Amino acid sequence: MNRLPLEFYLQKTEIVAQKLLGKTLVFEGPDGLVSGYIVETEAYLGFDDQACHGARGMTQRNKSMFLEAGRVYVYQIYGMYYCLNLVTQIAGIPEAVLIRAVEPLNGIEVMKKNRHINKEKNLCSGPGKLCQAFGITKEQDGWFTTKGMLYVLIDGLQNFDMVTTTRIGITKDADLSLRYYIKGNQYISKK
DNA sequence: TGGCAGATTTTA
DNA sequence: AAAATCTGCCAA
Repeated sequence: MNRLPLEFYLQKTEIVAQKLLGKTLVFEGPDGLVSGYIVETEAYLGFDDQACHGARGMTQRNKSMFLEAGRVYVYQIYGMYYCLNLVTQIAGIPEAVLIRAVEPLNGIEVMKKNRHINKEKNLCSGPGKLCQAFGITKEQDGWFTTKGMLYVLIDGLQNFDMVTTTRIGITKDADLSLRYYIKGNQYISKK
């Protein structure tokens, strides 16, 4: 069970977002271990990307984005949900990969309980959904993925095709193609 | 199956 | 006022 090493997250952020597809996201939470294969990601590219939270400088909310690669950036959105990002690049450069969807693997009963639903395809098919299913909140903001209880394993799905599209739910720099997902996968958020 | 309104709260 | 979202409701 090998974790992705620090060097993985220091690659170009678009490359990190692409290479995270298929890898296994794991959270050893209070209700036990939950995990799943990452099937959809988006890249957010620092000061020049107007959709990136860090583009206009550091704030209380986005400060974890400015930490070094391999950290976790969790923020609350629309007052109700949380979104999970993995920070890339050296400290001071606010780039990260948003984890948008996961194919459930372990802890499916915990996910169903957290989400109050039974349909497996609807458990983690969106950034807010997967945080709710995994039990990820602001408490995990700033955590290391290279150590600790929230991490990504090298192991996972292989031999799939990737699709690239524009990002979801943004208005600024909406024309950039920085969303990536596994072709044909049934657990992504949107076609 | 797809589009739309409403929930809800932090942030700038 | 807007936001890196989700759900339920409605129509076709």
